[in-house]
Amino acid sequence: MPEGHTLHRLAAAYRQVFGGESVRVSSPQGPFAQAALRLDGRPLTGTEAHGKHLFLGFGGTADPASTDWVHIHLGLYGKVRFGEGPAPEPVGQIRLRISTADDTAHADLRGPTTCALISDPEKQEVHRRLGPDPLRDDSVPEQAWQRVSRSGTTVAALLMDQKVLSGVGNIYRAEVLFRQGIDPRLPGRALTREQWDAVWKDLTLLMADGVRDGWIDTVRPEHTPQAMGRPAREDAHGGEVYVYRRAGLPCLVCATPVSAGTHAGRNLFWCPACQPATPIGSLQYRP
DNA sequence: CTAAGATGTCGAT
DNA sequence: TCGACCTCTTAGG
Repeated sequence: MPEGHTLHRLAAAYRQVFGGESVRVSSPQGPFAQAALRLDGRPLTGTEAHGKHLFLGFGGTADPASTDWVHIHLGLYGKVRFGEGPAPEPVGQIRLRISTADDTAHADLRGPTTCALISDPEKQEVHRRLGPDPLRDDSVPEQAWQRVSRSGTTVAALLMDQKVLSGVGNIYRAEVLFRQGIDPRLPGRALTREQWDAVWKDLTLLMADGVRDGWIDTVRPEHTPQAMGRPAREDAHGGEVYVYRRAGLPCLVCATPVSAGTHAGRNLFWCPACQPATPIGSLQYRP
């Protein structure tokens, strides 16, 4: 489930399990073997997430100012699995395996889009091209607003553009636009400042919940299965959602069938009744 | 059992 | 706009 909350959760997990310790690093069958050799035996001194990017920092070199970073992006399929005790014989492809020196814990990374050894300046470059992340304390949401408010691109596409803001994926996009009653096909410049501020604030809350819980849950208390007396969702995502992958099913709020379509190559879901197009402002009105 | 599709991104066209 | 990437889950036979 790699939207931003997953990576922040992983950063915390790597820190908790391996932080500060000298660790064993290997790449059992992958193209990362050479890099793993360079990191093996060194301490994991920092872990960090920005959007959907994860950084694992390794110190312990002669020059304390130079940290080597492993830059990880899970893409659509990537997974990290933590386990207790010694790591088992690899089954299938494992790109990166980290174990404690005493074999009490291990973590296996599989199927990432990116797993690369980078320098600190290279890491800074990655940060530079990512927009503010609702889960990071150092984010400046104004930077996202500057782009959104000047753009003719749909708000649906803008929310997924990691240069505009980072960490939002297809589920959070669909859900936050539903919760704020915004038609996903509106251009960014049609949003009011108040709408954007509400979207940003809602993302910070929803994504923080995602980090805490490990799944995406976006329905308000009054719309939970218990509150509505409806069956709980039965799929692997775990959480309850309003519109994501609910095409044709009745909206939980107004019972209108949820709309679905493909937008810029990704599935898009929305309620046509709860997310009406914003009334056209006087400046844009053409009689 | 097999097939299709998915939470993402890049590069070719 | 489309295929590639390459893992896992789910739907279907």
